[in-house]
Amino acid sequence: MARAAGVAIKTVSRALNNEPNVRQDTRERILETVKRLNYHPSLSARGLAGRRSYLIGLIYENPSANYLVDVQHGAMARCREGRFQLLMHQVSGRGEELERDVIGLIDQTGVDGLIVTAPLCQSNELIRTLDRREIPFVRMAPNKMRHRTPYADMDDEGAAYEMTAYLIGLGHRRIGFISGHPEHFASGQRLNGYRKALKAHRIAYRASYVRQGFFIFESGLDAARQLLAMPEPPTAIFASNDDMAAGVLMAAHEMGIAVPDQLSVAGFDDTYIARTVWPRLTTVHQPSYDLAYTAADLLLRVLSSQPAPKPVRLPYRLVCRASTGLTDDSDSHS
Amino acid sequence: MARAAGVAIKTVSRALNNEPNVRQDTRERILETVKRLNYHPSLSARGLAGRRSYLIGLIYENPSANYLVDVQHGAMARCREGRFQLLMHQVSGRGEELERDVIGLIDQTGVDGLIVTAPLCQSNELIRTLDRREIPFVRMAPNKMRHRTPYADMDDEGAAYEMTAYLIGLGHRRIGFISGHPEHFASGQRLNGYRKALKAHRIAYRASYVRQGFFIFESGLDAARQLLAMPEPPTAIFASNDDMAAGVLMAAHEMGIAVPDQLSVAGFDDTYIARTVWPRLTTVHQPSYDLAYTAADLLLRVLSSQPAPKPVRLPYRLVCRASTGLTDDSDSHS
DNA sequence: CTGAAAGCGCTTACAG
DNA sequence: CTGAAAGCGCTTACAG
Repeated sequence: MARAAGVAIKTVSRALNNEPNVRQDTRERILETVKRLNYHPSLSARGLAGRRSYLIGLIYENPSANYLVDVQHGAMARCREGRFQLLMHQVSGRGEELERDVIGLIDQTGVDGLIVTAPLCQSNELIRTLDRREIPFVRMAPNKMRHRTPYADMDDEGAAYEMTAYLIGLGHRRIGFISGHPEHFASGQRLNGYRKALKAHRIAYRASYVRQGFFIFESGLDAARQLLAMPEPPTAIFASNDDMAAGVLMAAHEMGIAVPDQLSVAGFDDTYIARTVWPRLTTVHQPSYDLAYTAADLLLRVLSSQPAPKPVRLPYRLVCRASTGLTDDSDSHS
Repeated sequence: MARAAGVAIKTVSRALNNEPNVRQDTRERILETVKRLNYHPSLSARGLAGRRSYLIGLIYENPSANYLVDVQHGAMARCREGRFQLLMHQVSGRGEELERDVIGLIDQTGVDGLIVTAPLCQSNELIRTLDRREIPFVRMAPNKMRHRTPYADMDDEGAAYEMTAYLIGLGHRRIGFISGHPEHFASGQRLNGYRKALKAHRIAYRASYVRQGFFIFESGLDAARQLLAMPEPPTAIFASNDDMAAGVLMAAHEMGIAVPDQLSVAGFDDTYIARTVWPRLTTVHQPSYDLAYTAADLLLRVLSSQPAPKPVRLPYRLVCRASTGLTDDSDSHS
């Protein structure tokens, strides 16, 4: 290749990597030859010699499929623009096993950086391990952790506040809440939003109306069965994600409770499932694709050693569909 | 690393690559040291020296998220076992644009092989392009195309036959069918199964009971609305995948038609959505995870230049849930 | 602005 | 069964 263009191999390298110190006509001659010979530099050789792999890893644990695919495609889109490849990596285990898994990914593939999704980005041990390795990373999630690395997130508390206020506006006073997986920081944020909205509207918080969920369908189903079997059941249930809200709908159907006439149901995320259940879910639109795109963008900027990018907060929005409605419950205004 | 185990670097290489000519105790000592030091050979170095990238690409077009994630994790599992990394790659465009996209992936990343999912594996142009490049690949899908490369598939026709026969066994005689995307070979297979089952049970085929769908929710919803608005509507609808079956349920709910009392609904795939809609879907379990695992396994065997592996057909099974039931329709036995 | 040398961390091909 | 040497195709660090 270098011979064909009549230059040293090093000059080809410079031209392809957009480095300075190549005469314009030399550069053009090289790029033309590259095109003519359909030359593609070897990733392996570049990786070995340059200690760069042009690979970005996205590590995740066990998110719902619909959410995962949105995230995957968002990050993929940004990586392609930057001529990087995205390596999806599902981690297994916890604690030391998790760390070995991630270290293994880093050592084996030589990824240039990592996108760390929730709840992994809430693990102090993992973050410390990454720091020790000095591997660049960004976090994709709401964060309790102060850390120099940038992240992309949204205002979970504000969104939950708004959704709760929306239900209150429909006349609901007995509002059940199904929380998310306790290891996710967002779970606490969403619960906070719910509580603050109740307080702002002078509705007493009842612990029995709040049930622990785990972001999976079955946990929403179980929690809803319990809530709806209470002597004074809620007239609305706000689940911390759509999968659990679908579980709430299932429980209502099983028990012959009409939605939204007898029970309003709201979710969170606005994933595909929200549009495929009946009735369609009122939910909070979380910009998962854009959050992932943004996270990848932040990472690419870190890698190009531009000035450290700031965290980015993306807007959410309420999506009102058919699963929520006015309540005519006589007690609801007590 | 080699020093720590007291052997030559070459011996470590042999042990890790499961090559012969290593004494059992030497091998054990090495593997133990590897574990202790958390050693991971560099992909780049292995790739450069061995002219391999240890990267497998999985190309897909636009499958439903739940299906995609099953496939992704199945292929990922096998790749990890073989110390390969899986590169997910969503292709865009068709025709020449598609080919450029795939060639770009091959040249840029140097993937050692490709897993080609439906309907991409039905494109003659794409297959020819891959052949010209001499890149090893396997197909994951039912196949109309004769080709020397191996594939993993299931008996779509047989499965659709069984499901249709099951509905007939419940007393249904007016059975609607929503076909899949016409570019998928499986779509034709499933329709064939439906038609053959009708024939075997001496039920006349009615073209008006068969509607074109595209494997997406909305197409199932539209098709069902039309079917259910017919003067003599079907008492059962068999959709060619779960997403469309969920659309059928939505249509029934909208029209106040009780499932399964007034209408039985069956899907295909047994993805996550089948268990989250109400009532839960009767469907055909497609072993997506195992199909992908198997496809990756076939590819790895091709790459290790063992004798060319044969295609593998995996078993399906009917999963009977709450969306189907006996019909008491008076006309149904006519 | 361009090039010759060294070396990244493995595997291949060969020798013992 | 094990090892010493060569080299994969680039980039880094240096020299001109």
